[in-house]
Amino acid sequence: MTRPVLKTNEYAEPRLGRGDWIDAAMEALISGGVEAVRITRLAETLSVTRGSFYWHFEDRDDLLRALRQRWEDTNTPAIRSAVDRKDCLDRAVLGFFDAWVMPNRFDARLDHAMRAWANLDRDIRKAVEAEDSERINLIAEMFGRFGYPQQEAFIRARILYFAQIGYYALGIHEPATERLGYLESYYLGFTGRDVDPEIASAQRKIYLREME
Amino acid sequence: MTRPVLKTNEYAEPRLGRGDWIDAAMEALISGGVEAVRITRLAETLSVTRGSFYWHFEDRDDLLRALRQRWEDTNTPAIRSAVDRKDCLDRAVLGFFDAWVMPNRFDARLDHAMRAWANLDRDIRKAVEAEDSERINLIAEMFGRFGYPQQEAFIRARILYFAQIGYYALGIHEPATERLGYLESYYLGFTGRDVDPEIASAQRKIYLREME
DNA sequence: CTATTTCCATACACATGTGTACTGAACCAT
DNA sequence: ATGGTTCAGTACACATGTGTATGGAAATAG
Repeated sequence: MTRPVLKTNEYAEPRLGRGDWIDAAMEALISGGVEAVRITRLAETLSVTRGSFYWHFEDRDDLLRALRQRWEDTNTPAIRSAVDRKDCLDRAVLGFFDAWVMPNRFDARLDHAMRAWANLDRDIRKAVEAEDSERINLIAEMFGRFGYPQQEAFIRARILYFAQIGYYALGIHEPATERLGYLESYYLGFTGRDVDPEIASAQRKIYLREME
Repeated sequence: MTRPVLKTNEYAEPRLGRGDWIDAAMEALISGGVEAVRITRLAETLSVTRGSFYWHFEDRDDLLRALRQRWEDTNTPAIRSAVDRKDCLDRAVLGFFDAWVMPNRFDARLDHAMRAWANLDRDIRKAVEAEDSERINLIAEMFGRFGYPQQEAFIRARILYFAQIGYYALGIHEPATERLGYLESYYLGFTGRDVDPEIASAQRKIYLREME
């Protein structure tokens, strides 16, 4: 007689793994900051006791290291691929905007949470500064590719990146149609050039399709 | 025989007032976030027991309200006066930069701390959003005064303000001479115009004089 | 079917933090 | 000087959080 495919009772709650704790901690980090990722509370939301946690993790620090790791493996690579387009500046810049608003690989909420964490922890601060510096260089390369002198490319990269961080930090909430209405002005402000009308309208279509 | 002018022993430590606790809490808020303003720790740094605190304050929330109040009374008014110059755009924009780097009335570290706090508290978030919106309108009025069309003025105001917030949020640290070297590029990036060379060099002198 | 590994519960020790009640000392005005 | 006001110390109850030791149940392997 062959054994059933499912090796465990499919109705019973599966037991927890390391990843489940990290997922829950991620949610806590994003919505309440590092100070909110407390073993006791995670155990409550996961409906187990802390005994489980100390089987999967050395201590709280072990969990926090895992959070940092996941962030590093996800966010900066997403920026890189958005920005290194070779065809035209318009699409590269618009792709950069996308990273923050589209549910892509890049997790803007996590990025924001890491920045808040950086204010409280030297090691995290160093890590965030390193990622920021790398991202700005990627953006500066982008401007350089499309004809901007070196210093102007660097400063425009900073302005673009700072403004994006600031925009999210301020938690601006406006309807999608309104934000899209500003597209040309933003592009002009950041690049000093006018956006290609066809690319802009294509971008609008893509965005509105994804958002429903 | 006349009594001495000092009514209390001039060598003894003076007793504490409400303001002393608020000062200490301010320092804790700025350097460690709200979660770091703990009555127990403040008492330690002030070298008294918590008995003192509960004479000056109702409870911890009473202290936190005082912190918020001090912020509201200080920072946005400083922005307003920096930005509402009527003579030329150059000086208005440069004055805006100054607020963050000069030890003026505006306290950039406090502003940053309030924004971090806003992530953890609904009421603070609402307050910060209100201040941000007001400041952006002030900057948009500035651009409007100097000939920018309405929407462009609004978006340039946002970019300028967002970038300033982002710059500080990222904790960029570069020597003063390097930052001053970027002055013209920043001005061009934010306004789309070239800065008046005389005003720029005057600004450099003022800045280098203040900084030594 | 048994044994081992994997996961979770329980109980304990300890630390840090809040808030209250009560006491005591220092200062001030009369 | 003395009595009220202002400030600070002490002691207690309670809450939340970490980490360890140990035992037990459930899943898996042999």
